[in-house]
Amino acid sequence: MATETVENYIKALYALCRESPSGEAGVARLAQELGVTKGTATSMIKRLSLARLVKAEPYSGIALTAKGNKIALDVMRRHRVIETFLVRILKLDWADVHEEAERLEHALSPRILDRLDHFLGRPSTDPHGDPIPDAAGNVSEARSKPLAKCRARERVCIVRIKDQNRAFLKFAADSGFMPGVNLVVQSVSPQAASLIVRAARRKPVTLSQIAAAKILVKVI
Amino acid sequence: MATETVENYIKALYALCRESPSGEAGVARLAQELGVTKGTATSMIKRLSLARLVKAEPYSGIALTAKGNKIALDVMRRHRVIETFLVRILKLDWADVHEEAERLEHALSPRILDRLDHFLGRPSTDPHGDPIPDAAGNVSEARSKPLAKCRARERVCIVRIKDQNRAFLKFAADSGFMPGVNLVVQSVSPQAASLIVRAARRKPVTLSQIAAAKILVKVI
DNA sequence: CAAAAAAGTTTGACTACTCAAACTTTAATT
DNA sequence: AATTAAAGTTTGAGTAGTCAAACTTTTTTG
Ligand SMILES: [Mn+2]
Ligand SMILES: [Mn+2]
Ligand SMILES: [Mn+2]
Ligand SMILES: [Mn+2]
Repeated sequence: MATETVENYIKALYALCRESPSGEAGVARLAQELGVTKGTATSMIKRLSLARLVKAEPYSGIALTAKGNKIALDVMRRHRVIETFLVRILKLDWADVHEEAERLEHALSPRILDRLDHFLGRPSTDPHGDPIPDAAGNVSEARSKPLAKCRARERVCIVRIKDQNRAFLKFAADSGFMPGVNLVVQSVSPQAASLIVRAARRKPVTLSQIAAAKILVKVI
Repeated sequence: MATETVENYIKALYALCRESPSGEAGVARLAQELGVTKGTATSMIKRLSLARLVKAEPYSGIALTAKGNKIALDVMRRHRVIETFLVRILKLDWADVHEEAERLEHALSPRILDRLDHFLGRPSTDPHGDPIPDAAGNVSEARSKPLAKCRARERVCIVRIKDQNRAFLKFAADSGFMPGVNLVVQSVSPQAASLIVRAARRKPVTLSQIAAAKILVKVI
């Protein structure tokens, strides 16, 4: 079994590889993500490489192996099932569950994970709309586009919030932006790099393109 | 926050102090309980002593300080609330939950613990009848006596099984011995150091005094 | 392209935890 | 009381994870 630290590194690497166009992660960002020094991250990469969880050459990019990928998906599955449980059953705040799940994800046995997943009715997404990989590691991401790419007068439905930051999630919830909520794009201002959207029975909200890029929607 | 290892040592020390007539624990038993060598246990005791969690003189007994006691009760609370959740909600096997809780108990934040406890209706005992300390650390142990001390023809109710061992719990459950179950002591044989008891709608079972000592009952 | 900045690596040191094996002290037996 | 067994301690070594700081390589930019 991978240690808690290793699981955190692997999960961070997975996310970094996803969001990088080259599909490879770098030591600096990895270290930043995990709150450690670059030297620490380098030595961990060396160990992960030795354990065949990542492929990495000195001074070049880092990529997960199939083995590493499997671990990443498994940790993400645990993380998201826990978040779902915390919100749906224990009624914890939507904005807080990420940090709580960050610790719990390492303590869940396969048996408990499956029971929990079954108890929740095999959910396909977590409370933020993030897809939950199934037990075999298959992820089915719903088709969607960033709210930032929408045109004026478009009517859309929020499917996912791509930011785990508590402050942003708090803001999103306060503004009524949660998965399943319908929005109307009132206007788009390319010059100001912002757009105005409105949820049902809500005041219009102005969002920067940066914020709007974190909100994934589907057209309705 | 105390580390996972420290929490396990403290919890083991609590149990050992309880069951020792002197109220003090020894290094040899502690090491055995945790599956480490005596040397490892000795060095940990030195560290716990430095952190004021135990009081210990070289070559003499070990006792928890008030601070150590508080940690022990807190870990036990987490452990038992989790066990209750696993049995009542996730329907895990009564005999398996102890080992599962052993890992989870270290990953539960105060917030989640309280939510879980609330969700379960503030249970006062876990599935094995072990009392659950409240948030302030108060434990209310129900009056009881070991089944081994019962006389022939006594009618009693099981309140607690004092053994976490999976094989024993499996045997107990198979024989119908669980908290809340009523028993009739059919006969007692001091020579054979055994007794025969019967639960409702069950065949009589012969128990050695050693096994019967692990089953706490109250007279009805 | 040369200088500066950023990214990545190495080294030496530290904490937490562990073991094996030698050793010392205390307790139990003969 | 002397011997032996059990309990407890010490030492030396090893793994996992971390930092600070010096260093090297790559990338960016004037
Ligand atoms: Mn984590
Ligand atoms: Mn999430
Ligand atoms: Mn434990
Ligand atoms: Mn229990």
